[in-house]
Amino acid sequence: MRFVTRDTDYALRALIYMAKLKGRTATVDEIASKGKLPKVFLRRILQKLAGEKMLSSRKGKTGGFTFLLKPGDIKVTDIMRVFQGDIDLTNCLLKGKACPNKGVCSLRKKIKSINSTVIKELDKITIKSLAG
Amino acid sequence: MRFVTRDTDYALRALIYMAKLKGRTATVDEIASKGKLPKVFLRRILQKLAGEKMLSSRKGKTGGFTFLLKPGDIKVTDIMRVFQGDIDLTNCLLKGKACPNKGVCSLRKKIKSINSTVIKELDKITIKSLAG
DNA sequence: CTAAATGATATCATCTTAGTATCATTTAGA
DNA sequence: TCTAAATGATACTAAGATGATATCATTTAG
Repeated sequence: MRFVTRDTDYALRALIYMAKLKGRTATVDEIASKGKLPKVFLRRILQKLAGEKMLSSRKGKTGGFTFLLKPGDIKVTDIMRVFQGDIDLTNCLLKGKACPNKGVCSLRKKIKSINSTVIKELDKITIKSLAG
Repeated sequence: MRFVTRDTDYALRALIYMAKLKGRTATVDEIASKGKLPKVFLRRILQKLAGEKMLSSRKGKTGGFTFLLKPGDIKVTDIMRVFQGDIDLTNCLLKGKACPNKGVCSLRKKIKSINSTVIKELDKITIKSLAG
């Protein structure tokens, strides 16, 4: 069970590192070597976050990445959604079709409520709180 | 995110069906056709459950599967563990090694507590309760 | 003896994941 | 103006997980 994928994990590590720089721009190279993350992979991750308007990026010499949103405004769930899609523990196999099995459906309802709880808890956690 | 895999899902559907038979033995063929589950696949699943001593199996004519444990004693988490292993939302990438990132570790702690909650909730659900 | 059932595997196709490689573009500064 | 250093954008690969099928062996009732 992969609740947090590698992308998300790397992204969080990178963002936590960056949050400690107080606005200073950092290059992929710096973040990768300091955080012991695979460079090329990390690069794609940061590019993605830039595309999502969470980070701003700058090309060329003196380029790099920095926050566009405030670390306190970026939730763990935001990052998970970027790299893993919606957080949904209830992946019913019969999407759309009527379920022939009320038992399974009642289980699904239960898991749905568990899912809400999980999201509510994760929503409380921001990059800032993890970096602090 | 696959919280419940197909094996688990099929197993639950099959067990729910069987729980309604009040002790009667059922063949793979019957369960598969009534539950609209892929036959050969389902067979392996039931064999697994027999290996886990949840079901008893009988070969030959008049053979089939029936419960060894009571449906009320089989929890959803038991089935998940058989097919998916331990329920663990916290899959830290640095198992064993010391984590260089206190932030991520604190997140991990949080997820660990969420995990306990999830398990506690799922532990309340048995095959019997789903079949009822 | 035989048909019907499970036991045990081997195999396969597809998808996801993790990661690499490469070329294009931008930028600062010598 | 040229170049090194940085991101942008993709294409690609390898490995593993997942979902499913196929096959042969064994058991059992009649």
